[in-house]
Amino acid sequence: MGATTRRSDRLGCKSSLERPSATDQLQVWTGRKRSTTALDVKESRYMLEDQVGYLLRQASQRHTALFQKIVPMDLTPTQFAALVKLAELGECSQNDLGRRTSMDVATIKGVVERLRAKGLVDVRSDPKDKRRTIISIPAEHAQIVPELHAAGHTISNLTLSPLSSAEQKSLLRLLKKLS
Amino acid sequence: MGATTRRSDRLGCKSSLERPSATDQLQVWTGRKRSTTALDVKESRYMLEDQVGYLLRQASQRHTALFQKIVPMDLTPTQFAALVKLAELGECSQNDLGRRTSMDVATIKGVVERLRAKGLVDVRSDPKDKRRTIISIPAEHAQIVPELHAAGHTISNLTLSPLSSAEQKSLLRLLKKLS
DNA sequence: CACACCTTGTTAGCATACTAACATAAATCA
DNA sequence: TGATTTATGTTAGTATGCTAACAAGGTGTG
Repeated sequence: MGATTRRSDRLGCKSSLERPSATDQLQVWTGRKRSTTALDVKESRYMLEDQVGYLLRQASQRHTALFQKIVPMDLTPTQFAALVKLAELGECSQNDLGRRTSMDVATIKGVVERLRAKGLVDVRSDPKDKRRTIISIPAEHAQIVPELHAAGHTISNLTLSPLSSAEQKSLLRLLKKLS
Repeated sequence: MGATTRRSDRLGCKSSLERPSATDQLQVWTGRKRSTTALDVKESRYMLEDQVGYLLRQASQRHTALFQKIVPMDLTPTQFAALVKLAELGECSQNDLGRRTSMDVATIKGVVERLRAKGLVDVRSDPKDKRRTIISIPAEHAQIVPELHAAGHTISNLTLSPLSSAEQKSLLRLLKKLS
């Protein structure tokens, strides 16, 4: 967290403190003062809509919106992920389930608690390791998993539908490479 | 996030596969024990790690983690987006700012309130339209915007660093096409 | 065996992100 | 003009997603 201030010296922008109003320092960032090369413009221009973080956030929002319309039983994307992974594993500890679905311990606790409240998971303590909480899908709800898989495929296809088949493959490959 | 996977966890889950009742059906869905045709497998197989929603969530998490390490003044990604967009616009209404940064009215209210608490934005009511709240960056903080741009570039580059230059361009293009 | 360390889980607190219900002000149209 | 509709903003409630501090159960090493 202390790493935040060490980079401010690397830009000459600090010297332009004499900026009066909020609107006219746009010209400073966009490279006003000297014979501006294309490189300068590229470095100083910052378009929020072109940044990977912003685009990821937008794409996630769109996906979540599609998700809520299609998924059965009012499951959220994370609840869905936990259930699907749990079905794949048979059963596992709460922390492990979180690890395998990219949720930290605090998040997975809440997700498991809400799934338990819906009766979609069983929660019991591990007799062999008293620290552990073992999560599993009760037998009477095992049949929902194929439904989840089907809905999941539909949601993924819908989310990716603006892209061609080749583009879809490409996007998935690049996203995997990113993590 | 859960950076390391301990083998004790894997073993713990696998070894406790000496099936209580719930695990019997698992073999149906995962198709382990019978003469499953290729079509069956393809239809029933659902790999969480291959789904676009899951990959988007993971990528967003990685980006956010990088963001927090680099961005100045403890800004969150959404606070950062609001500030940068506000600098671009000069000033605008609270709802409009939310619209232009992909935040709904409830979210942008909280973001603006926290930025106001830090003194990074001014909030005043519009005399010409009494419904509106006008947000702007105070003159004494105008110089932070170039720093934000520089940090933003650093964060984007770092986030995209697992990809080649061509792959980076491709990913941004595909993500834009998705929204 | 004792002790340090590691892992698991809980709790509290903060920040998005969304919905729904509500109040007020502005715009539109009959 | 008056009534309806639309736009802006607020509040309450729920669900991730993260940090930090804490407790308690295992592990490993000297």
